[in-house]
Amino acid sequence: MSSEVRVRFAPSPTGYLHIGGARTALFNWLFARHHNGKFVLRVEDTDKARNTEEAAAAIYDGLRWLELNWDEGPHAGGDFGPYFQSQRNEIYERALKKLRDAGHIFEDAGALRFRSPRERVIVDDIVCGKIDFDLSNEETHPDMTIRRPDGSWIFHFVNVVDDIEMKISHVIRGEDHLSNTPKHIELYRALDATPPQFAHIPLIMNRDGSKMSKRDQGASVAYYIERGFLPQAVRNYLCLLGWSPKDDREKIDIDEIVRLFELSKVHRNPATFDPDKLHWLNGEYARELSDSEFHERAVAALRAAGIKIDTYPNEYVRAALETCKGKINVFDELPAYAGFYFADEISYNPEGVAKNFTPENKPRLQAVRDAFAKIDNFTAAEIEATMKSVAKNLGVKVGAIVHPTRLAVTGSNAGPSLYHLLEVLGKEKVLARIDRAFATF
RNA sequence: GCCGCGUUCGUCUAGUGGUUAGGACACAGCCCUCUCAAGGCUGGUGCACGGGUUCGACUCCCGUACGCGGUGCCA
Repeated sequence: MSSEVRVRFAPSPTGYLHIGGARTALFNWLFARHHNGKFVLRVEDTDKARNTEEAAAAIYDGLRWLELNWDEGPHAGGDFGPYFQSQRNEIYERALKKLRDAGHIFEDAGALRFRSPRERVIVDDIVCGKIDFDLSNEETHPDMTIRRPDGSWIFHFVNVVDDIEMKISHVIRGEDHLSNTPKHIELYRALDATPPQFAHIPLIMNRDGSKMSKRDQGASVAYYIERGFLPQAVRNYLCLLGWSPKDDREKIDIDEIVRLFELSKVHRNPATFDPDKLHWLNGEYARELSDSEFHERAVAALRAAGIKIDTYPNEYVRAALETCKGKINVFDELPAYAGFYFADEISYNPEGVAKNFTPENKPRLQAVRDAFAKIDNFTAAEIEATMKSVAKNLGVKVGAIVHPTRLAVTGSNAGPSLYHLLEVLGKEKVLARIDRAFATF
């Protein structure tokens, strides 16, 4: 039946996938999945046919990372290809001929223009509602160019032709296209085609209210991949920008979102991207990772940071990383958090030094060291019992010896559970590090 | 300039005529605790403004302001 839902994401291959584009793709994908329709990827490379594959790679990578798999398009095939505009010239020529034969085209300075019928056009948008555009004034709505003198095509034209040819039922795109839509509708009509349903989704803004642009940190999906965000978290967060499950849930399974998603519930107003909330949500997902999933990502993050974990025994690495699970939100925090496990030389946090490497603490740390030296079975349980008894003998709270010990061994004020971290490090290293710390105060 | 869209805590949002305007992130404090997280509790901040309509407006209508977008061969 012709009522099949077919949507498309039609990026320009610029060498990176914008986070707003990713969300547009996501909403298209959600809509397609919700309606058991098809999600098409089409590369709009009218201008730069040369390095298309290379420049499109970032788009593929981003979409795949977010698990927004396309049913038709590059590498997926389909009955409506080719899916690169640079390879669809004949189709555009045919459409142009049709317009020309019907008298819609005129030449101007070598370029071809489409003569507007000069009418009122009502855009019935699923998100924005019915909008009345008056295109009757040529001054304010000039006839659009569809082909440059050099023969290259203008976006508005090829975009419409492709959507017709590919039988796109719903055009879901950024709100920046809303004002262009009536012109597109004129083209559909001139081409004897029924316009698709339109849904213009709000743009994503920066904190300062400006449109997120290429230069802004975090504007590219690659940024999240590189920093070790979890795709399911980024995807979940993106869903929450302009759409809501309408209950108090923030963390929602993608299958549940597919089930609930409706375009008519998408907001009309732009949303500000909030890195803090994404950071939190990523932590929510990170905390529920299985041990092996956590381990895998942690290893990748440490390697990416140049930490030589491969020189350490597997069991050591595994035990070390287990003490970090649940403690970090994003994996790029891990090198700083767990680096002390994999370094011979550690540097001490200056604030911590001022606070903990005090004359008063020196004999306390010495007491800890002496007690540790006597432990045969250097396990977290033994270590904890030992530290508690040392504290008791010293007449101080256990915290008073915990802090200097942590600093001496890890260089930091914060980190994994001290008792467990000491066990992982092992008695030898622990004693050596404490001894070395004495040299600094 | 013209056209279009938008406006609930700092941010994301719930809310469609009568609510103590709810939740989340962030922030502050407290509890828990070997630190940090996590978790629990508490707190502050919000319906852009002005007119209507109505017994009654965050909610409907009209203006204003502000923001964003489009527009003359970028996608």
